[in-house]
Amino acid sequence: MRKTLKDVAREAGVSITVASRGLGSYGYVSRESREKVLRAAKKIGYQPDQIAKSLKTQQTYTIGLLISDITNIWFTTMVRAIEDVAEQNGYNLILCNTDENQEKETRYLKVLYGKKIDGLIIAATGEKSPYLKKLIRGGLPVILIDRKLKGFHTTQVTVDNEFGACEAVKHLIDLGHKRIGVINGHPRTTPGKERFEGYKRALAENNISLNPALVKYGDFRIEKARKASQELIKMKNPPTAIFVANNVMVMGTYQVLKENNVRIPEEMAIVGFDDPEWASLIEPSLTTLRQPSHSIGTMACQVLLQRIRKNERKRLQDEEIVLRPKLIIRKSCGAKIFDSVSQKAIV
Amino acid sequence: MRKTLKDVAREAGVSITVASRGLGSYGYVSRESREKVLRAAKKIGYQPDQIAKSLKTQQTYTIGLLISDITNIWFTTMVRAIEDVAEQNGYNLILCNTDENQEKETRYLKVLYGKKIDGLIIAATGEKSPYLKKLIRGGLPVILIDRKLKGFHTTQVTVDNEFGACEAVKHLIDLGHKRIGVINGHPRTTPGKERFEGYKRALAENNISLNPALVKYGDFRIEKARKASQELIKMKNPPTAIFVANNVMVMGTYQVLKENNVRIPEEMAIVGFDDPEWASLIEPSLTTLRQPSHSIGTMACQVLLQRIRKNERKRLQDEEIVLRPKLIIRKSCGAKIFDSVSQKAIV
DNA sequence: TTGTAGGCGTTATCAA
DNA sequence: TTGATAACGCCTACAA
Repeated sequence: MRKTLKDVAREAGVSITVASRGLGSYGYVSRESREKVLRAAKKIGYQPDQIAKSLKTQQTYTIGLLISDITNIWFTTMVRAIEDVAEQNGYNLILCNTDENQEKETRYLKVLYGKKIDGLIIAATGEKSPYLKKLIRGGLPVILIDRKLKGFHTTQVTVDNEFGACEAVKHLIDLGHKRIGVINGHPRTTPGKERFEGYKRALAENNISLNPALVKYGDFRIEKARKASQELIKMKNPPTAIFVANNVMVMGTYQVLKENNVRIPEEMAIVGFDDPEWASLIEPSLTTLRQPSHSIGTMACQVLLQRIRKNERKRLQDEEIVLRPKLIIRKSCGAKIFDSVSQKAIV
Repeated sequence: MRKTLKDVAREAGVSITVASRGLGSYGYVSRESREKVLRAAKKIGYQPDQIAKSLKTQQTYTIGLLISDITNIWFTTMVRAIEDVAEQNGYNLILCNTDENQEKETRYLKVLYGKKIDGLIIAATGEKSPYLKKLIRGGLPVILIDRKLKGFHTTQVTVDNEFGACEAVKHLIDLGHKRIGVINGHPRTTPGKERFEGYKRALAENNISLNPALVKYGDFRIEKARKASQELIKMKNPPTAIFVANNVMVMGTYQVLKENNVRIPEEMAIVGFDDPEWASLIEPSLTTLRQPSHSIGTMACQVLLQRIRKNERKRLQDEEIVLRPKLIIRKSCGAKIFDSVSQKAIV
């Protein structure tokens, strides 16, 4: 049977009030009473009922976490960082996969509202999320990660996607490529949109005109990326290089190219996005943009906790934290790699 | 301001009781009242307070999920499956990383008990977990995944690790290897223990004596695996093959071998455990044991929900669901791979 | 069919 | 310094 405060009080021979005070940190209790209470609580193995506590205090010490796919190492690394910060501060995480599905997202938001989460970290699926907006307006501390949202007055922790994509494509152009394809994520999301902008900008700055036939959408998932890759290599005049906009799609593209005996980078150069541990292990090793996923998670959670704590209902201005991804040059683009000491080309 | 039942009742012009009944499924309400209530609720945007509801009903529709590392694709795939089943049934997941740390595990268990989770799915860190035992005795539905626990009378969904490890090592022996190293996980966990048993059995059945110098522990993490790999290749008489007991450690081993220009499989054959998407993309592609991680997650959650629902306090007998991993032969062991049609060796 | 009222386990006010 | 007692928002037995 579950022990309650009443049991502790009886065991300690004091009133419920004193028992509550003895265990908590508020109000007056004599040292003597406190010790009695503590001893009694330990003796009977009392664990406070947080549900009851939450009903009274309106705090749950729970943070909602909405991401699109827990199977993607990019999200996973952030989740890990978030969890670490949350745990250190006595908060727990309710994890939800939105699957890039807006309805699912809304359904989850309602559930989380019902569960009275203290704060929310979300990689939002789209721009229109009236319910999310309502939550923010209602005063729920919300941090947007990975995806930006226009007109939502809250903190956003993201990566400079346009910069990253532009770096990626410029790298290809520097290596002599002119027909450059792109397998992008969902265009509804800002990473999708911004990475496409970066791609366009790199082309424009180098006077290469945009060829719509070379632009594919992969939804950030493997199946669509496979399909897109197949389409690209089957073109009568295929690209000589592809910018693939996240780690999951890189796997799909590599699979398809290998299955079709298209040599990387000789016949097709590849730049990716994200830098998981296996990126240097695949053949050829992947040239890619490394995103500071761990930092994003850490910062997002820290800012969230800060906001939960001060809980000033002051109207928040937009606050944007934007981190830069970094180009990691390996072999999938055929760039010469120089030994840092001898300056001789290793590859 | 948050709306309550009282607001709905006022809006609909009925009592709180009727409002509650109209929204829920209990008791009598006239069709007319129900409609009024429903309309009123929608109009004012009422979302029930699950905390209050939980206090009364003692149900939270929340499942605790304890795993050691959310960054490991093996766990992640299970989590994904669990989340899918949970979501379909109206349950949410509280995610906790134990980091293979028993104290952290116990701390989390206490928190989850306080939060009154309806059930728990856990990849336990060790054999002794008095608190977990207490929870099970107290009637909390618990499913053990990945790791078995002796003397805990509940359902366990695991993989036949000994079988898998034995398959892996036998494959190496079949290819002529005699000095076979192993980089194992934490020996406190059953996967660690059982995979080692499988390793030993394969050697024994082939009259190869166990050489303790070839047995390393990598804790299922990358750093320790790197260290173990370094030690193995630096031996005066190094092994010709290594069985690496999970996907994360495979990455560490590959890194070290590549850094030291040890050719796989010519100078060192590798068999792994787990079959992530990148396993076929790394160079050389990985021969490994594929575990049905998605099925484990699905089954674990289904069984848990079933148990939550019937909630018979009947003493549970141990129930073990054991799935078999499957050897996927690729190139990291140097096995000849035959074309399924021509029967000619491809490699 | 509807409404009143008590209680779930806490916290916190206020009087003793 | 302590202890009744009234919330928190919901469910539900019981009376009307």
